[in-house]
Amino acid sequence: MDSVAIFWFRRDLRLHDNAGLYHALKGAYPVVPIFIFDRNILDELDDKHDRRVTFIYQALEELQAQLVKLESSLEVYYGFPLQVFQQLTGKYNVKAVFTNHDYEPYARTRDQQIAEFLQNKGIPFCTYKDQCIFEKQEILSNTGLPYSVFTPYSKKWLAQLTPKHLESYPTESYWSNFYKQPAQKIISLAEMGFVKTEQNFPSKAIREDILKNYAEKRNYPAVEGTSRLGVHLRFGTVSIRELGRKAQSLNQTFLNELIWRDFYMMILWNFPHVVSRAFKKEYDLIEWRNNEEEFARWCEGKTGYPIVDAGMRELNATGYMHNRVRMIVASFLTKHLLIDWRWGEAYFAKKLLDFDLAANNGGWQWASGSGCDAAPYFRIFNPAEQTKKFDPQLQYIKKWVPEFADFSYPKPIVEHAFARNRALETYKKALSKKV
DNA sequence: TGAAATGTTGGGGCG
DNA sequence: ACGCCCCAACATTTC
Repeated sequence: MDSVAIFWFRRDLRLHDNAGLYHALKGAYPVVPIFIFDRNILDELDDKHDRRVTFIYQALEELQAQLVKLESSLEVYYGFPLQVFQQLTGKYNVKAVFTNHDYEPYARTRDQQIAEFLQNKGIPFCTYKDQCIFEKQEILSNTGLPYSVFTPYSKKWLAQLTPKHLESYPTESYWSNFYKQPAQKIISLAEMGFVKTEQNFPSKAIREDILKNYAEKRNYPAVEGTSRLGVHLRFGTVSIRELGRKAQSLNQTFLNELIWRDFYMMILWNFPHVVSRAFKKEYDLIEWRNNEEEFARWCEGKTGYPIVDAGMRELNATGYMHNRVRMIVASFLTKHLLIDWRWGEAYFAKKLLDFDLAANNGGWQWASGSGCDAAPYFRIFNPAEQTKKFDPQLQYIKKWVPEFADFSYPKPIVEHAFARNRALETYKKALSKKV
């Protein structure tokens, strides 16, 4: 049996500037790169046309093409991680396993289990920060506690940032240390019960022209003003350090968005209860209406509010929704319809190509008012005002709701002023209760 | 990263 | 010339 180190790809699907991979390749043993299609995750996906599975699959094919040029190969497994590692320790004399940190609750449990399994065999499990710039408790307030308000967090973040934090890991200098073997066949999507989706994915090119004008253009859904890099940050096909360097030199507002990303990952790590409950517990007392028929209309984009419907239809058709519109539809669901933010969160989780638990949960709790540093509950978006400000020519609406112009367009699901007052009363009632 | 309600100001029409 | 009223525009407060 060959003595090797394993590098386990998860949300870091690239060979360049990869922290865990760098440390693996610098070690004493040839590195076998692996990926596991984790059935604990895949078995929960009910849409066999899930775009994300196709995205990952294509990223793996790219990795494989690069590795084959290096006379190495990716090994792709389909199954349960613990069983895969049992298999691997039988196939190789595994000297160490390297991987990058993942901060989601399921991933933490999984990695804990794998670490224990390896420890019993005397195999070190070495893990690294790779998907954010500051993680866990690297940014703490002066009282030594994690922040729960963004602005002071971001000040500390910027104060602590040095060029070193944004330096790339020069993995390419060590690529010759991959384990040499013939190209291994990758299991097909069909064998895993999935269907390849046809739609093209956003390019992973970092568009400097867009970043430069990000602050002025990011709020207009009809304008190409956002990076569209969310999915690449989610699966690690773009390096956060490389993007951080560009953001720093090109646009402070865009850099701020990267800080929000770190912020919500930090919140998820330190306050994992946010996954199932409100960050502020008094918000769990809100008496949601949770009308299923209204929820279905929101999902389908048939609320009779064109800006809301346009957003939901963009999401359903493409797996993407412009961020300004995400805020509008989230405010509408939680405030106008008084439907539990978790319902909306779950729907986004199912549909968004760039879905990230920390960011999605943070965004929904922000919109519903229940989150750390959230919008105050009385801040209720008026869909008509938002349209006037951010889609004044109705270009975005016309693109996604073409029937808007004619008489067939449905009446609003609920009248705005009535819904606003109802939301204010419902929230006030819950928040006045003693917790 | 809100919107509505309420308050204040000042220009202009008019007797 | 002056006071009064109207109301748009802006500012502040409230939800």
